[in-house]
Amino acid sequence: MFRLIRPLNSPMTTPIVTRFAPSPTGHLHIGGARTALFCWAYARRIWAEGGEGRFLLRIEDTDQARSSEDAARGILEDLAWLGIAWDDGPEFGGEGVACGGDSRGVGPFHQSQRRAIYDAQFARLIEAGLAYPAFDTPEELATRRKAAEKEKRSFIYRQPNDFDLAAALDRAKIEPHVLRFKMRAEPITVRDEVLGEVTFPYEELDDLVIRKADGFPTYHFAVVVDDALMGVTHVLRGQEHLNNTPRHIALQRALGFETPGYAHMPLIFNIDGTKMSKRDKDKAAKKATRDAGIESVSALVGRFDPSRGREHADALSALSDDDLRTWLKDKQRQLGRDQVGAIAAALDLRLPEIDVEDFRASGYLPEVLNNYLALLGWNPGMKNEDGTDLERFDMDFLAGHFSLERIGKSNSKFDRDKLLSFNADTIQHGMNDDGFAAGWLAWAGRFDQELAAWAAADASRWAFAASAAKPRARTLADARGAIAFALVADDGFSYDDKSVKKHLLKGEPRGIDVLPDLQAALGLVGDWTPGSLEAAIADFAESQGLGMGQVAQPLRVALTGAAVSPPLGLSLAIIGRDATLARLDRCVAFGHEAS
RNA sequence: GGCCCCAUCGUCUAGCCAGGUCCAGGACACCAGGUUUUCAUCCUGGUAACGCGGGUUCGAAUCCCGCUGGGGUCACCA
Repeated sequence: MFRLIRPLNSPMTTPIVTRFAPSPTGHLHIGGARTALFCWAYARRIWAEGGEGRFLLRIEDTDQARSSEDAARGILEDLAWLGIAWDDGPEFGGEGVACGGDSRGVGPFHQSQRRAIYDAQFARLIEAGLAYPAFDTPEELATRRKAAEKEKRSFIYRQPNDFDLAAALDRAKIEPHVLRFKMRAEPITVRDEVLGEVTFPYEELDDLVIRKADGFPTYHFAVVVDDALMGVTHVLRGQEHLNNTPRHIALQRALGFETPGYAHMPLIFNIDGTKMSKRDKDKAAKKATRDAGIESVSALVGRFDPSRGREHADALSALSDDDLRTWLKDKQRQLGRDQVGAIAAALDLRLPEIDVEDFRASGYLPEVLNNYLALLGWNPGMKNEDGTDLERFDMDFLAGHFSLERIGKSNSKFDRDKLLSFNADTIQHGMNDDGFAAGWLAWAGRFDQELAAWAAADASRWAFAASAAKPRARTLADARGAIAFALVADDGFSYDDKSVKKHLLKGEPRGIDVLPDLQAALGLVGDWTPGSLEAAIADFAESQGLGMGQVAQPLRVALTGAAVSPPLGLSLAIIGRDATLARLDRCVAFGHEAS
């Protein structure tokens, strides 16, 4: 246990520090979010035990070609939105939180700003004879790798026997080169909190590159130096890093650093077993476009509702028909994020969510995402009072109960159905109407401008819309569906055939014949609120000697075009008095034509 | 292919470390009923798993070995 290494109850001990270290090459991947969540939870858990735990965020931007400041900012936002706040790291304010800072003086937290630190460590290694320049070209190395593959063995780079360090150092002054670490001839055992002890033979550990030709450290070097200098005591990361760990340990030993505790977590895959990749979205869009038989940009643009989709059309404007055809043919080729989004909108396609931002746009709640993510690879192992397993919990619970020993060893598949079920349950049963109304509105402001505009046009109806949508919404995005009837013009919807036949033209009396009197009754309602309206409709049914169904269903058809809507009082309140009466007029006229 | 990791219902998992109370429990999904003016909820019930083969033991989902299967990794990416 870690506690043996660093007693928590001893005063003035250095804190337990976990870190999340994304490379800013895109949005925060859902798998990365889980890693961050576990790191956060572990640090928080330390407090519950009376120690000091800190969660540190570091930006690994040593890949000059692929890193961007925008991406870094986006990742910070995603983490903040999830409520995964970091103690040490880039300062950030937004999403209702403020986090980051450098109270321990271990920054900066962008690796690109730590060149001098790495250089000093490189010098130590060279001086100790543990690092040496290498001049092999990428082509040479590729050739040797291929040869190794042919002989069915691992390719291992070793310093040549006749290597002359002094000469190489001289040559390095004028020739491009990389710096390699001289691996000691011994096996290395990783003590992992999840997997136990894993030993790697020396024969599998080669002299890895620690400084690239551009002078930047490689990931392996930077991570070891930064973790040590930032006081990181526990490294929680994905299992894909297990094979890197012995190299990191070798580096730590050479540099005289302590080896932190390690916990390698199982990986997350799609339900079909494939990797959850950003490419999934592109793939889905490509397949849908092909299936729809679309071969031109104009065919796509033509599918947008003219009143909406302006932004999407703009996103596609940069795309030529040739581009589109090339993309369709070439499996490897990918379109931009906005373009893929536009195509999905045109084809009414739901793209698979991969990044945290995707889930946010789809209307998932951050606390639900955290809850579901925590269950992927970890389990509290506790029961509810009714004997069912405890699996619904919040961040406070995680902060109080998370433990490394309950992290599973096997990979898991991301089950969107279960996440959706959790999300729906939280919206429908875990939020009050006001909270939902506010959250939904904030979401719409960012992801559904049209809905936000509708809300702003008459603020008084938003509360009704929210209380109608909440019990029917599985996500904030599909909440719109429950009140979509109110978003269209009074003459902007058509009547569903089946509903018309069943509820307007059949029965005794026929629905269509009930509506005029009902309209008159509604016209007399002074207080246009759900309660009064509901009562007025019930009174009307009773006075006419009709069952509720004989009144309610024709009315629904008249107001929405079909027989499905939220409770009538709410529906009418959302639609409004004028529109309600107008829609009844239109329906009666339509009904007479149809009969 | 080399090296490394893993293996309970379709999926996430509890149970495994301290073998019997497990002909394996929960959740999601699915199926069948029921409540409800529609929809959505909600309630009840059901189908469904210890990968295979050897050991150890009175007894194995639980311990050991092999096989099979899945995954990771083999970059001047992180």
